[in-house]
Amino acid sequence: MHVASPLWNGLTEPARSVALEVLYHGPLSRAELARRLSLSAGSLTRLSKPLLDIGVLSEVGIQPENRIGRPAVLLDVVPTSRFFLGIKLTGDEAHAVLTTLRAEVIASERAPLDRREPAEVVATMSGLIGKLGDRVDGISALGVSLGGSSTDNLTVARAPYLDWTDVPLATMLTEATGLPVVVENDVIAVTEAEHWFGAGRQYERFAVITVGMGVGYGLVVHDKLVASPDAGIGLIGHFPLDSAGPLCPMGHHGCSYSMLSIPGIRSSISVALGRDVTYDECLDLAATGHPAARRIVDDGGRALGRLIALVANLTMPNKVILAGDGVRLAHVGYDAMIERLHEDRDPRASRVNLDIQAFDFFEWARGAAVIAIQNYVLGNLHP
Amino acid sequence: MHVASPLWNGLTEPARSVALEVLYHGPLSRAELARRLSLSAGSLTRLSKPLLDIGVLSEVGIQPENRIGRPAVLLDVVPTSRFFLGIKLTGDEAHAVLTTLRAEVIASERAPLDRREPAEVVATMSGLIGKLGDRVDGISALGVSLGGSSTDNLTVARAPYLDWTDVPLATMLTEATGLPVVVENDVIAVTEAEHWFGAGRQYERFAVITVGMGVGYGLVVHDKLVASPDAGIGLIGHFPLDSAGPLCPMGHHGCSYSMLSIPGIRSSISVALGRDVTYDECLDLAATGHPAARRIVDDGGRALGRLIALVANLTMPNKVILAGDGVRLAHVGYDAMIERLHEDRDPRASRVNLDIQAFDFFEWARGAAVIAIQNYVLGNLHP
DNA sequence: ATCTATAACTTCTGCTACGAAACTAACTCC
DNA sequence: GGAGTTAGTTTCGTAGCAGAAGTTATAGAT
Repeated sequence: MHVASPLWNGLTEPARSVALEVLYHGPLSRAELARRLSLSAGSLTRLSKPLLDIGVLSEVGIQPENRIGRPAVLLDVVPTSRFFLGIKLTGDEAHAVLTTLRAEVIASERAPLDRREPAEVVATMSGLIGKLGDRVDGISALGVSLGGSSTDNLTVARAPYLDWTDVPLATMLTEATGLPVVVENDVIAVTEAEHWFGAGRQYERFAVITVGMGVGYGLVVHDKLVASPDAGIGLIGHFPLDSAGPLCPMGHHGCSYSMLSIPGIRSSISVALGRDVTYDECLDLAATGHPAARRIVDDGGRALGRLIALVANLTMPNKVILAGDGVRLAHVGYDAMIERLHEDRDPRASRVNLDIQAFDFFEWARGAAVIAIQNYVLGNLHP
Repeated sequence: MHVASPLWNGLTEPARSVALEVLYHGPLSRAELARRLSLSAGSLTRLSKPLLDIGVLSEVGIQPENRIGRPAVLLDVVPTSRFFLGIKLTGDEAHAVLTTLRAEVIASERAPLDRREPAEVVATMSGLIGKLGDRVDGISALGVSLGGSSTDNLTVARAPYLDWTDVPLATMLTEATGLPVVVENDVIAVTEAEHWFGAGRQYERFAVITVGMGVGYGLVVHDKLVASPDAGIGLIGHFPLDSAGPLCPMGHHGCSYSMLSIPGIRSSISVALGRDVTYDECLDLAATGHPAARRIVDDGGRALGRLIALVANLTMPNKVILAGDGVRLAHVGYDAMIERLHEDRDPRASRVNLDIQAFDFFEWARGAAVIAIQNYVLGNLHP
């Protein structure tokens, strides 16, 4: 495993802010950067020069909308100047991606976790890291995400799916691979991916609701993630949404877990049908009009609509992003979801700008890579 | 009416940030300020000198916790160096306060609004402004708050209680009095008062729920108010809280208005008793054990508990502040409120830090004064 | 009492990074 | 081809910063 030499490390604060603005908001001309950062044109010449010299930025052509005057030369980060790895751990698999500085996925791999002992998981991850890392010249950082929480981005405080408590995962992985490593909650990682490189890019306030094995929630306000000790524990995992809904394993009636999660939907429909069905079967049945499945998926859609309305009413987001491997519920139960969303929303309030993401399982891993990218470019890594 | 000459206007950005930090966080020594603002000790000597000279700051004594070394001299703003007025308009009254730069109330007045025509209301307000303004040397700015919304802090876009649409209130008042005027939604004003000078001072994230003629909601995240076009229209005014609750005038069952507001509680109890009762009577009856009143107030308490839990779950605040002239509901219905709050909250989540404010009606007006103070010290006023 | 350690605060100096202004460059429109 | 317009460069003066050295004021040890 080749560890890349740092490139963004010697940057002064203003130089870093120029590089970040470009990373963040795509190709920009010097003149535009000067306006955005409230700097003079002269300062921008000065600041961009060394960034071009060391290869962080490059000139990528001319502004297409050719108005009058000298054409603007666009600057962009060189996405392939740095490479990052992201790994998402579930209870039984590790999903890994190799990405550029812009979080574009170059390659992906997955491996089963036969045993959950930290040392064994680290060994499996090292294998993935080796395989993906050998494809490029050097890796700048590794991000790991999982269902659970980490207070310092190094230690896994709690990971229920792996039965881990206080595992120094980052240290173990750094020892095994030599890479700088950051650990983060998976929903936060997906939220940051949307924030920096996804549907949340142009919004200074948005919410992410993930539907999958559980229900997760991430919030960005004033262009910054709302970080709270409670953020990692899934505060809305058992949110009351329908007092007539089915019982969840923790004893709530109609909570978000029982109404929306993959296990919740599967268990409701399996009970109704008297046999075990997969999640996709559930939604296929509902889509083709099977009465019980239709009813359960519509109830789920309504519960999701209410959840979205609650989030929209209380956090006033510019956008609400639905993501996660169970997001198909929002498609099949769309009409019911939208109906309830409108019912629970003040008619004078602005329309909820809803974005249902097509979700590939490696998106979770890409989120982990984004955490690595963020820590790298913000200068938080000191390997 | 004497208009005070500007004092904070010629300040450079770093000097302003020093003055703001002191206004914000009470008396501070130069050394402490240097640490907080990431400046050198030398810079702080330089920056504080002119602020002391022009009378914005003054030395107010020695740090009480005397450790070893030279004692620190505390700097504080001179609260009486500037005076501000705040006026809250309801549908039938104007409440006005005179405050210092620290938003301490010096005097208050109120006047009935016999007619709602903007010109007449402005005349009534001018009378209050004259009475209060003559008590001190000069007024720096006037803030006006009301139930309704203003997009530019000058024009009242909509004020249902006054039947106003697009009234250029600030301009009219400036013409009448010569003062710089800012207009703001009343709940936002109260939230900013808590943010700068109240229970929210030390928290970078908190929520305010006001209970009164309606139910209002303000949110501060990352030490900044969450401002949205939707913020002024009372998004949670008709929030679904209890599907078995009474009907509100807009046709919702058990929404926050019907369950929590003063008119909602009064109407429920009046119907149950077959006679018209005041709000205080309602709560007295409940407190002394009248069965119907007790039941209705407990239902209100439970609805409030659910609302607090929803806010806490979705915005993860460090503190939730209850305020407003109907806040007594939280006292009389306290047990029911807390019970439901815990039910709707994940057991692993941190305890909700709840603050029930003693609410005097002039608090609404003080909020308006705080909006004036903010605009003044942030340099947004150019009279 | 006197000395030492510590910390707040002041004064001075040199440097950095900024904006302003004058300039060059590249293009459009007439 | 000139006028107008905008992008980007170069140069220069300077505001405001940190850092160092010095001063002041205290507690605690000797």
